[in-house]
Amino acid sequence: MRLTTRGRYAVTSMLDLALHQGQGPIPLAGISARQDISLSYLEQLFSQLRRGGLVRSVRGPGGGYHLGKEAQQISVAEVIEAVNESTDATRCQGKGDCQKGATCLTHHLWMNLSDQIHEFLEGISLSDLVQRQDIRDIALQQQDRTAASDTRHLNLISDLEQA
Amino acid sequence: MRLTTRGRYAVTSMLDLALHQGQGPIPLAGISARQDISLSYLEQLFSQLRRGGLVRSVRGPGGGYHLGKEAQQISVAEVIEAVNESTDATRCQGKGDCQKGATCLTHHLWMNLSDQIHEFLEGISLSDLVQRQDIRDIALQQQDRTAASDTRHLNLISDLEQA
DNA sequence: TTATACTCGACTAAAATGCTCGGGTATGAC
DNA sequence: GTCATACCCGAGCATTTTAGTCGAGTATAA
Repeated sequence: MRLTTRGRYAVTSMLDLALHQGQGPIPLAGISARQDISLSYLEQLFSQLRRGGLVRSVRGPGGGYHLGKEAQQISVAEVIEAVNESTDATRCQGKGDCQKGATCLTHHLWMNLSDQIHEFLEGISLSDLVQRQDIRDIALQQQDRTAASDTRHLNLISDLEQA
Repeated sequence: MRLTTRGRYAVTSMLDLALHQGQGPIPLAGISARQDISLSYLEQLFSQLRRGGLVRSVRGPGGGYHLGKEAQQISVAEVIEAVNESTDATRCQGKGDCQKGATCLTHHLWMNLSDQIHEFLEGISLSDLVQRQDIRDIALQQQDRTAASDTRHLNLISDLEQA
């Protein structure tokens, strides 16, 4: 099983997209600011998400990303797999040739665990997450925070203009 | 979540130990041969397992390792944790300070996943594994294989002695 | 024409992983 | 008492993975 920052960032970004749905295309710069993920890194992730059909892109000014399908249709498992991480806990990717071509003693155990994890993440869609209160709360705080820093930014600009 | 060769080896070794229980202390050299794990690496893992109370050691010739408690009392989760891997899927080790001190959007999701994985692995004891047919089958094959290579080894020795 | 924002590939520093190596020390058998 | 067996322990190290940067594009709305 491989679950690292990469997969977590992918899910977080997709969730951010789902939360801002209906506000036209969402630019990566916004996600980067709200979720505190490097823009270049996001670009990498989204290129994979796009190839996987999970997002659609709009180029040019005013552009950004949309979800590729309905939020209910996108599971957390899909998102993680799209960025090259897997919910597989075995060492042999389920092939069973873990010990010099033979099946290792604990192969089936890890297979069971993989299924367990996969089923869990498969069963959660982006729309499920959007509806959760804990997530709505955090999303609101993030909006406040980035709005405040936008204000500071504007103040800074006007300060500079006055000087 | 961190589940790598290290944790898998630890569980496999403990299971090997459980399968050979009652045959006196089991030397690491045997586990190394049957499970195809480097001896030095096993020594490292067992020093952690011993500190965790999961095994007891007997030094000197004829020595080896015993299980530290009943096979029913040892869960897979415990074994993995003893060798410094965790079933935690969050980035902040559950502290919730994932995003510059604040809680990140998906923190609760990863907490839920961690719980899920932990519960699953906690619920499986070594004796559960020993009773599984798939594992008994593989264990038998492993015995045949190492017995055969012992024979080859002995043949090789007698060949050498004759020369 | 210009600024915005996606696209793409190469590169890299740092960390983790899966080991090896070289020394120990305890102890049973001879 | 010496020898071989096995446990004990820390340092070191090559490889891989991770998380990211950088730079040079391309499409397009204003």
